[in-house]
Amino acid sequence: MDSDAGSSCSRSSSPDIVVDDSAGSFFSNKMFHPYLQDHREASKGRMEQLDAGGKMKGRSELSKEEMQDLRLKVNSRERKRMHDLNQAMDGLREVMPYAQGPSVRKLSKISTLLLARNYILMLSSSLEEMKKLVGDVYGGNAAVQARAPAHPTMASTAPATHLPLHPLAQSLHSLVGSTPSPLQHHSSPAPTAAAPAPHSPPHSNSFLGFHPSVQGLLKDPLHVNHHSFRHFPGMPCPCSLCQPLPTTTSTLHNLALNK
DNA sequence: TAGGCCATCTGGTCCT
DNA sequence: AGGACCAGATGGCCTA
Repeated sequence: MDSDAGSSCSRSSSPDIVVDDSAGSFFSNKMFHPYLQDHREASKGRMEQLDAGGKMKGRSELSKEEMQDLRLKVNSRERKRMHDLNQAMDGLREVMPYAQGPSVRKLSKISTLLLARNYILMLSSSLEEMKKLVGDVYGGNAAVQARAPAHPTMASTAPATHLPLHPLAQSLHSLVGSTPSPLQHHSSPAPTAAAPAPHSPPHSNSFLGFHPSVQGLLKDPLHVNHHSFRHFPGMPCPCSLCQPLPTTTSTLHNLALNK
């Protein structure tokens, strides 16, 4: 159920069974019966001790059946809570720039959270870059034209009647307009540097302030699943290995590095 | 087989 | 009092 159901992962430790709150559900009474028996024996002992102490008087007045029902209800609520949490985690996975499909292993929870964090940081820095560019375009065209040669894509191909495409805008176009091709993550030499994709701006990574962080290679849990990352043409990989490094300050980079 | 990841149970704590 | 939240314990599944 939860996050595992419907995914490619074949693990079955979490059976996809609708659990009602009744004490006699299949899930609680049959599937984990031996397990529950063991734990109930242990907890019964603890509860009886509490009864002897007189502190849990209210609960000690409950019969064993009522205690079991209460325990099952609590367990069911906790299960539902965790399922909701996993659903939210799946929702987060769905909006991440990460390969999704039956042949791709699902991101772990910790990886999902770290990737989401880095992705947000990346988007934030990209937004700032975009804001700067918009300010340049509408606030000082001459200055932009003077700086244009710094960006080959702008200098070479931009028609006079059209605003030059920001490299990030091109990246977004390529992201939206073409089917993302799953590229081997980190296993092949940086595609943007060695052989730029046709629709990706040259050196877009350096433009956006992205750089590969070798330091995080061994430590970062994200790269436990390094086979599964997908690079979008022209888009920097949002994983923590390729996390954003703002050109002006390294604080963002440090934030991304340190949890 | 060890390690990673996960689901579940459980008791404690806090909040309404 | 009941429910939500949390962390520890436990055991199953999967992969290198």
